Amino acid sequence: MQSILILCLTDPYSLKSLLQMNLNKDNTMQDYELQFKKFLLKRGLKLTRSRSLILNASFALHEHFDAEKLHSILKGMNVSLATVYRTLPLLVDAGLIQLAVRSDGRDRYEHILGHPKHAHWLCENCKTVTETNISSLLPLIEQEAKALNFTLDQITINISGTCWKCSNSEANPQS
Amino acid sequence: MQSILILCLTDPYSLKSLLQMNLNKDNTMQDYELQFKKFLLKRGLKLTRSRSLILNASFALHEHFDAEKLHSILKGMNVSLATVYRTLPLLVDAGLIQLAVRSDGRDRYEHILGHPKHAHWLCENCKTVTETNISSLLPLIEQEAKALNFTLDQITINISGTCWKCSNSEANPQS
DNA sequence: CACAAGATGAGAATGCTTTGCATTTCCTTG
DNA sequence: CAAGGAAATGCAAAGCATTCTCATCTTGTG
Ligand SMILES: [Mn+2]
Ligand SMILES: [Mn+2]
Ligand SMILES: [Zn+2]
Ligand SMILES: [Zn+2]
Repeated sequence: MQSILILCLTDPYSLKSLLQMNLNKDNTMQDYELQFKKFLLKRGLKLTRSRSLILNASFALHEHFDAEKLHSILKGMNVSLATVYRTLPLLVDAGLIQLAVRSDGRDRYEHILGHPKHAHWLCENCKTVTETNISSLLPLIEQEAKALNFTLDQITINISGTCWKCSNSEANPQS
Repeated sequence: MQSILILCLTDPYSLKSLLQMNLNKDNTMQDYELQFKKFLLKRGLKLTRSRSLILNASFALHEHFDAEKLHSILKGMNVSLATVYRTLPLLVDAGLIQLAVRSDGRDRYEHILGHPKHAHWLCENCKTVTETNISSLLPLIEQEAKALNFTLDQITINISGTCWKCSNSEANPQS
C-alpha cells in the first residue's frame, strides 16, 4: 500500500491514489480507463476491481515492468499473480500497453498512451535500457508495410550492444 | 540421419554431408567453422564433435530454428538437447547466429554469416514470418548509435500485425 | 434482490531452459 | 602412443515464468 502512494505522488498519469479512485463514475476516470472499458465492453468482458488496479498500476509506472512487478505493487490488495497474467494480454489487445523487451527470461511491458514510439538500446553489460525517438524510421517502415499490404500492429526496434559508460570503463578499468 | 542428407542437398552452405566432414583438416572447413574455432580458442574452449555438428546444422538450415529443431535434426548422432542449449549462446557470442524471434514461448535463431540484416514481419494470425531488407534503415540507426556512443552488436526490428493473406480472408471469410 | 455470465484466487501443472554430477572426450606432454 | 589435467557431455533432476483448473466470488441486468 505504501508503495502505491509513493508511485502516485511521483507519477504524471495517476495523480490521485489508486485506492481513492471511484470506478463507478466515468467522470473521474482517466483516458486509459475509458479506453479499456470500451474495449472490454466490445468483448463482453467486465471492468473489474482487479483489472482496474492492474491497469492503473501499469500507468502509474514510468518504466518497463513485468507481471511480478505489478503484482508486488498491488501486494496487500488481493490481486493474484494469475489475474495479472490474465490481464496483461487484454491490455495489449486494448492497445494500452505493449511488450517492450524480453530480458532475463521475463516479458517486460510498458504503457503506450502518451508514450511516443521509440527504440530500445539495451546494454548487454549493465542491462541499462535507453530509449530514443524513432520518428525518422517510422515513415520508411510504414511505406514498406504498405508495399507488403501488411496491417501494422506493433513495431519493436531493439538494439543490443555496449553503452557509452560500459565501453569506457572496459577500456579504462578504474579498479 | 535422412533429414540431414536432405538438408545438405538443399542447402547452400553445407554442400557435403555433415557426417563426412573432417574436423581435423582446416582446409575442409567452412568459413563459419573457422570463425567458431577462432572464437573458442580465444576463450580456451574446444571445438568438439557435438559443437561442430550443431554449428553445421545451424548453417544447413535456411530458416529460423530453435533448440528442439537442431536436436531433432541431429537425432541418432548422440547430441543431447542440453548440449544444444549450451552451444547456442556460444554461437551467438561468436557472432555466428542470433535470436531472430521469440514465438510460442520458444527462442528461435537464425545464422548470420551470409545473411544480410533484415526485419521480421510476424503475422499474429497465421504466425508467418516475412523478412525484408533494412538497408535504408541502417544508416539512420548507425548514426544514432554514434550519437549515443553506443557500440552496436545486434539490431532487432520485429514488426507484428496482420499479413496480406490474413487480412484478406478476414474481410472475405470463404468458409 | 435474484440470476447468469464472467472473473478470481490458490495452487497444480506445463514446458522451455538450466544445472549437477558422474563419465567421456580433448589436447598437450613426455 | 600412453598419461593426465582440463573441458565437455549425457542424463536426469531441477528452475522458473507462464498457463490452467476449478470451486468460489463479482458484476451488471432486469
Ligand atoms: Mn520503452
Ligand atoms: Mn530472419
Ligand atoms: Zn552499460
Ligand atoms: Zn497471416
